[in-house]
Amino acid sequence: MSELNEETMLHLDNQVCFALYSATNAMIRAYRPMLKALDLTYPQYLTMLVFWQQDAISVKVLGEQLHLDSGTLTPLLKRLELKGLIRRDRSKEDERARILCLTDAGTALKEQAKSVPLNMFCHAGLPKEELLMMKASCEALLSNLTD
Amino acid sequence: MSELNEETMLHLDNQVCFALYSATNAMIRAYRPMLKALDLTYPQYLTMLVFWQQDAISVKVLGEQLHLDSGTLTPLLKRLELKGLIRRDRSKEDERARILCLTDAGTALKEQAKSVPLNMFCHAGLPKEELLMMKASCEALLSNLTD
DNA sequence: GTTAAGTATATTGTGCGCAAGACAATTAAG
DNA sequence: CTTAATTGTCTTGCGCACAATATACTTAAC
Repeated sequence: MSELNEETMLHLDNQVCFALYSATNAMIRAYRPMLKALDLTYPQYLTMLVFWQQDAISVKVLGEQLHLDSGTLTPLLKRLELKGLIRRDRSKEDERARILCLTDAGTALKEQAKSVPLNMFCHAGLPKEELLMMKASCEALLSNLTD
Repeated sequence: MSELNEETMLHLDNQVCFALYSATNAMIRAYRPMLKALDLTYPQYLTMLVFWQQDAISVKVLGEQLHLDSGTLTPLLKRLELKGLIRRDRSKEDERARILCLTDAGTALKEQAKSVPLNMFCHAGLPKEELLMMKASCEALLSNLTD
């Protein structure tokens, strides 16, 4: 990439995006066995993280936090409901809006999830400073791509 | 993350993995309109990058390059075949193996694809040095997670 | 009150991403 | 040659991710 040659840039090994894509796939693969103990997929785990942080929110607010739309979230939320982790009530003020909130089982699951982040940090095997830089770059990229 | 507190680490805003995941989703979203002109999805585009680089390979070799398995690749390759971009022949030496190779249309598509990487680089809006560091970190992470 | 515009959620259809398992071809062992 | 183990591909089933569309509700304008 030191030269912006079109031929060279088409090479897989020179593509940042491919590295990002492959690392993300590998990361989700690495979470799988850990989250299997909680009977959660990675997007379901992210959703639970939001609820543990702020309960009783709408699909819209949840989607803003996760950068996902309702087409993705609605079936995911139905599965979480089926597992007995959340309820999907209707808002009294606005009958269109769902109010998503944790059940006791959903709240209780947080205890079991507490060990996951540190466990993942160990698997990653990168120095904390490098991870923090990576996080900052990803957030900058996300911001640039979404405006 | 300066403290390895379990409560703090469960917070979405402190998770490198979520940043990685969101950035990758946004990146694939950003490719979509660009690749629509080529009638390719992002994983299909990656597959074509491999073929433009080394033609006449098996599903196994392709999977090693892309870090994807045959359950993902077989239907994707059928769609590329249906579009007339590749052929899926059988090997003479080993009847189990497919030999995937570009058609003339597949080869020709490379010209149209040449502008994509630079276009994406502009959208990303990050300095080259930062992207190179990000790429290196992603590759290190992938390597650590796959051994 | 009717109409029009905007908003929140749900539905449908396509294409990954992967686990699990099936199957046929190849190779190794006896 | 026969059996057993391995290998390469395919199939099935599930769960995202998202575009496009539908539906129902709310608000504002008249």
